[in-house]
Amino acid sequence: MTAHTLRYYERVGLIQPVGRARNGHRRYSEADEAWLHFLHCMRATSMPIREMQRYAELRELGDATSLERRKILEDHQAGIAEQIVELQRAHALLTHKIANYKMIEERIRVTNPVLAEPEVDRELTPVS
Amino acid sequence: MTAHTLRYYERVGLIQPVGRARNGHRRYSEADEAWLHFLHCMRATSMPIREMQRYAELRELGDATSLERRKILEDHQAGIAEQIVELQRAHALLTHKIANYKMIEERIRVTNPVLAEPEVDRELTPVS
DNA sequence: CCTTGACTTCGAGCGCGCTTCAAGTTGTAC
DNA sequence: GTACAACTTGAAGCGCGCTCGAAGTCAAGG
Repeated sequence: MTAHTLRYYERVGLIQPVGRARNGHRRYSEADEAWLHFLHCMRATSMPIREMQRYAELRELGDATSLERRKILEDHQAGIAEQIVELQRAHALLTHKIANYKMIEERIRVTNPVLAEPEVDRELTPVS
Repeated sequence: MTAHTLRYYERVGLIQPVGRARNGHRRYSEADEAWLHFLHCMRATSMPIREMQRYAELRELGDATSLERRKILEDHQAGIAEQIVELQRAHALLTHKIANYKMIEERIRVTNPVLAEPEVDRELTPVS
């Protein structure tokens, strides 16, 4: 997380105006750091800034907003679960395609030199 | 995938100019669809357009580019693995925080009505 | 005939999330 | 004292990946 990003987050209200040293430089408390870590974690899993803003807002309002905040987190968690499934599917697909490429390379290596045969993998291999 | 997106992909060279009906409308072959499915899968796992362009280019050049294409896929697959780990970490963190919110809500429900106690979860709970 | 609607092209526009710029202040090292 | 680096501000800029608008063509239905 760059200094620029930190200032940006402060600007858009993701973090409350943070403490300053005597010279005006920002000083982040441990609480700030914990909160930033959380924000980072949510961003890294594609939570939109808007939603983090909404969450931060509610957080300022105290415990009474617990339910609403929980809903945000639960929704995001559900999204994460879906993302994981999608990534796993892609991972498997790639394993398959990579194996296919290894076969092609072997074929080329064998039917040496320079004379390659027509391509096999045109995204039509039964991977679906 | 919208029609707009399909045309965009064709424009930027992700797919070769596709067949047309007599009236000029695009007709996608099964091979086109398979390739588009692959592209979709890579986009859904955050492969940049640039990289897909590079891959598509190599694909046009035939089997000789197998090794290079394989490298692209392997790199992307490694990225996917990392993403999965990150998502799983976030998922766990959220499970923890959601449980915490449930406790807060219970506390509020019990110490009824309207009088809530100070907040517990200020991102300082030992989640790290 | 004429409207409706789905396509065509090209180019411009947009939302997101930073990122960089320009100009100014402050503190440290030589 | 003075150069330098590291911060400050507000505003503008940018890269990505679409997304939309305007104007035109064509096919079918009422």
